[in-house]
Amino acid sequence: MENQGFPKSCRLLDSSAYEDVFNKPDFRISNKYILILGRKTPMGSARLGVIVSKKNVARATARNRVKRVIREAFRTTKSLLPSCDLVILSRKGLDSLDNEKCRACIDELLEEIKRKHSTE
RNA sequence: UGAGUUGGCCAGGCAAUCGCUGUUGUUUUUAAACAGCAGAGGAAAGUCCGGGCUCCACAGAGCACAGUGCCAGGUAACGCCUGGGGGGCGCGAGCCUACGGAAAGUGCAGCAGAAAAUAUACCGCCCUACAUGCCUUAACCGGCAUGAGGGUAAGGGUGAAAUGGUGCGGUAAGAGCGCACCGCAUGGGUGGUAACACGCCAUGGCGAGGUAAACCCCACUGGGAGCAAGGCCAAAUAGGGAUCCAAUGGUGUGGCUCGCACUGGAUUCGGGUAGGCUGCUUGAGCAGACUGGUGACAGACUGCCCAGAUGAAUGAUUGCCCUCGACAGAACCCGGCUUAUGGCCAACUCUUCAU
RNA sequence: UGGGGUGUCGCCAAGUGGUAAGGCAACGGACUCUGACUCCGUCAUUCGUAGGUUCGAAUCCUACCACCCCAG
Repeated sequence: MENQGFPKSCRLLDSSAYEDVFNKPDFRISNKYILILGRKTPMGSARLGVIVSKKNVARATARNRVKRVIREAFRTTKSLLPSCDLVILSRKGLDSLDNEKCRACIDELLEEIKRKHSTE
């Protein structure tokens, strides 16, 4: 169980990294509550950026909770993912789910990424 | 038992595994690894007040503007807190209270009502050796009605509000016109630091209505902007062309004037741009017991260091226990206020029943 | 995080202490064979919420709620 860490090298650190993903996404996957943009990178492990807007999740405690759940889901499945930059955006109503459902919701999408990658 | 008032306390705990941030130590490839320690709140919230800090002048003067407004104290300061006074609410414990000035001036009061701030008089009441008519009488006298002139403010009705209240005397009818009691005002006395209080004394028949969260007057307070402040480093604002205006001018973040500091300014052509570090946590700090004070609080002593992120850190899973865990997440920092919210404890009040 | 602003009928709105204008929409009626146009009428238990000041508050004061804008 190495590779379960979540150091800074596995995060998107400045706005230019986010810009790249937004401008030229190689794939996008979504369901009712979450949208994932992804861009393939040549080397290293996957990197994550999270955007949870005040408009979609109004209260600060709920925003923090959602972000933690997303990071946790990414951290535990990171080693199985291809090397790419991901930006996970929340949609309206995400805060109405409890932690378990929210986790399931994200895992579903990450599974899809894994499947797509393995078929290529 | 039920209902309520006030004050205080806590904010699930423990263990294991995997992760995040800071810091200390060790190792080395100077960026990581390992180990230890620390890691959101009572409201972190709303941004409603007050400060610290930073720049503008070292924050100055006058006007304007804004705020505060019973008294005394506390505090760095406050619109906060404590104690007290007046008024109001509640059976009570208690709670609420923008609570200075209306004889400095200006304004406002719809509808209703006679009249809305000037004192007057609609329905009334009363008087007249005034006029007319009628009744009565032999006639005068007398009575009634209407009008005229006058005296009244008792009663009626309107309104949120109508020029002290009740009683007795008095009168043509009435009226603080007089008296008693109550209320009010002024001056004094006593108590209290004071606000104010008084079953104290004297004087005044009572003249001055309401509204200042209307303008205003009085007293006190306030310069402006805000960490996206500001500072440092690298780079850059360079240099140049054209036009216009002007040295009692222009700029300096606030409304005006002064003062102070700096200094030509505006438009346009073309050219260039990149961020990082710091501020950033030791402070009106926290804990303990002591002293002074009714209390807010203050003083001295001992001990402690207790988040500092910056695409933004506290989570996930499992086990055990209990009452099965509400509101909610720091972004420069403090003191308050307000709002959201789960539970526990203590004191007190009312009520039901029992003794 | 800081600074500023706005809430009045379904929509746009006037009102700055004394019965809350107006337009669009909606509804009912008239005109028409039927529609459109036009004409007439109806529509605010209360001005975002809760307290207070006042005889009286959309308006003045205080607290809160919601929404919008600006600053990298």
